[in-house]
Formats: sequence, structure tokens, C-alpha cells
Amino acid sequence: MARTAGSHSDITGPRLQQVALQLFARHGYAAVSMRQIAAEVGVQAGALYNYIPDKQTLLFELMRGHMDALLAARAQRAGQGGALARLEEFTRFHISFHLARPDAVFVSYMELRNLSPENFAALEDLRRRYEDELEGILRAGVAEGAFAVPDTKIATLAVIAMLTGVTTWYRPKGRLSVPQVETIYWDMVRKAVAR
Amino acid sequence: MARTAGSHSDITGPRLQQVALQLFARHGYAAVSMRQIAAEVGVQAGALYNYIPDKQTLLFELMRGHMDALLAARAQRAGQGGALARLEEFTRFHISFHLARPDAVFVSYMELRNLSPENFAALEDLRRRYEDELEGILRAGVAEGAFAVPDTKIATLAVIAMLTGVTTWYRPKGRLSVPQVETIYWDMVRKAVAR
DNA sequence: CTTTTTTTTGAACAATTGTTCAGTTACAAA
DNA sequence: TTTGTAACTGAACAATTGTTCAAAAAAAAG
Repeated sequence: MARTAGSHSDITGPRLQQVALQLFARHGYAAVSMRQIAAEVGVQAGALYNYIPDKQTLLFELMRGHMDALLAARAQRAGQGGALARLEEFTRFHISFHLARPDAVFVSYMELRNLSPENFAALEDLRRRYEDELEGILRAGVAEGAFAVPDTKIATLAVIAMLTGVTTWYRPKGRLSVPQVETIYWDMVRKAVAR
Repeated sequence: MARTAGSHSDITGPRLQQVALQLFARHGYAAVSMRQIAAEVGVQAGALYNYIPDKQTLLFELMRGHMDALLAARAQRAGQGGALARLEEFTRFHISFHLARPDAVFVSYMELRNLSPENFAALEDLRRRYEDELEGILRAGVAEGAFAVPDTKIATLAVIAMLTGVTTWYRPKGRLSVPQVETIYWDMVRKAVAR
């Protein structure tokens, strides 16, 4: 026998991405085999190569897809108002966006070293673009006299590290809702950059 | 031929740990083979098994060694004085300790999912003990009325995430010295938990 | 219905994996 | 110098790796 009944490109394609993201997040890129992914998709390993050229590209596309979605979502909420308001907006956005996609976040931060040099460079570029959003806000706040940070570049990285860290402990079944978490972190971010 | 001239357990043993840590940090546990490690040590793969029972235990021992060193170094600087002074001490300690061991930090934070369940539990226990150090300080500060944090547990994780993030960008050749970095982060930590 | 196209199977590939072990060598003690 | 031991080699092991491809079957088109 060959082609399975009810099989379709529209199903297998997206499901491959979904399954790969989940398994990569759970066990790591290098520890997951194409056969494991195929088994979870419900197909033989060879069939996956109708959708991806190779395993490396699969990883890269997952990571790039995540960063693209992040930048697109960020661009949609065009920053307006004073630096303080924009910083709050960024903080809440970052937390809610990241908490909604724990697998993609995990993979994007943990598997950078498994990318080929060109793919790594491309991803670093996207990451930089996102960081620049926050640094722009911090710089504006300093110019306004609303913030006091000794080094906007370091403050940018420190704030992002702090916010992204939420993904390591947050569980949907936990005692806090996402908006509550946002508020707690916003309180700390606001004070950390305050005069 | 067999035993290499000048070979000794005192050399190969430590060198194995050193090389494994470096390679695991650079490429990831699953992506590094025992033969790669052996080649870097200057020995055949089989010889490594005079020093470790298996690859998994090698990883675990590296991570446990790091956490033991962290807790031991922390215990040495027994916290004294008010919460603010203790928090500054913790902040500077955390940064300097982590910046001095980038490979061990990287492995300990990235390879948790490659540990067996028992080994994972053991490491989580050590990590918790370290986090409790900081939470104790924050709690004391709140009791003193020196700090205002809505949730000491979350604040603990947020501060640690922020501080550990320094390892992702700091380079010894960079424009800032370690004490300068400490001061910049301390400024943000201090304000973040302030009243 | 028949034909064409899309999708998948299943086997095959060379390479690599962690680990074991009998045999071999270097070193230290006697 | 002989003996004993600690350290290492080199080959072997079964299993698994990413990837390819001819054959087969299901779906879509005519």
C-alpha cells in the first residue's frame, strides 16, 4: 500500500510544523529524529520531504516564522503617546505574546546554536529589530526625562531577559492570570527604569 | 599500540570534564558525540569510560558540579546587614560568578531537558535552594519595609532571569568591566524592588 | 469510466551513535 | 630486571541517523 486514505497536503504540511515545534521544544532539535516527527504526524519519514528540503531548514523556518509573527504583531500595535505608556504597552505585549506560544519561544531561544551560520545571521537580524523597538522607547524616555537608565542597550537586554523569563515558570492552570502577571512585571519594569 | 606515552588519570580525567563542558556549551549535549570529546581530549572514545559510566552521567555531573560550586560560593559570603545590603551583595555575586563560568551556566540552563527524570529532580532541588536565598532577602526587605514587591516568588524569578541574561551578551573584550556591569544591573534591581 | 497528478510507502543507503572488551602498552613497585 | 597494574587502543556491536527514490495508491480532473 502507499498513499493513506484521506491524506492531504493541507493537513500534513501544517501538522508537520506543529509536531516538529512541539517535539523540538520538548526534547531539543538534535535529540528528535525525523522518524519521531513522522510517527507523530502519522506518516512515514520519507513523506516529510514533500514539505521540507531538510531538517535544518525545518528548524529555521519554525524560528523565522516565530520572529516574523512577533515583529508583525508588534508593528500592528503602533506605539503612540509618551515613553511611559509605550513601555507599558511593550511590556504587556511581550508577556502576553510569549505566554501564548511557549513552544516557539523555547525553540527560538534554545536552538540558535543548531542553525547554520547563514540561518543564524538571519535570525539574529530579526531579533535585533525587535530589541530596537524597546531600546527606542527607552531612549525616548531618557530624552523626555521620564527614565533614568545608565545604558539603554543593557537596559533593553535586561528588561527583555526579565520578561522572557516568565515563560520558564508560568502555567495556564496556575494561580495567576496573564493580565495579573503582566501587571506584576510592569510594576518592576516601570520602577527599574524610573528616575 | 595502546597506552599513550605520558598519559595519566590526573590529566585525562579533568580534561574530559573541561572538554565536555566546552563542547556541550558550544553545540549542545545531543549534538556532541563521545568520539568528538575523545578526539579533543586526545584519546580514543573507549578510554573515556574509565572516568564516567555513561554520557548521561557525564552531563549530570557537570551540571551538579556547577550548582554545588554556586551554592558553596554563595554560602561562603554569609549574608549580613540589612536587606538592601544583602540584595546588593547577591546581585554582584550572581553576576560575577556567572560571568566567570559561561560554559557551565549555558549547559546548566540549556540541557535540563536532556537529563533523566531522577537527575532532573536532583538539579531542580539545587536550583530551588539557590533561588530561596534571594527570596529570603526579598521577604526580609518587605518585612523591613525597605522593598515593595507584589509577589516575592515572581520577583525572585524575574531578578534572577534578568541577572543571568547578562551571560548572553557580555564579552570580556567589551567596553565594560565586570564591576561596571554589576553596578548597572544593581541600579536596576535596586529600583525594581524599591518602595 | 479513464487519465493525470498528488501524496505516501517501504526499502535502501552510507554514516554515525553509545558502549563493551580483549589485547596491548606505559609506568611503578619490587 | 621482572612483575603487576593502570591506562589506553582498536575493533566490534546493534541500533539509529538524515535522506533518496522507485513503486503504489488515493484523489482530482477529464
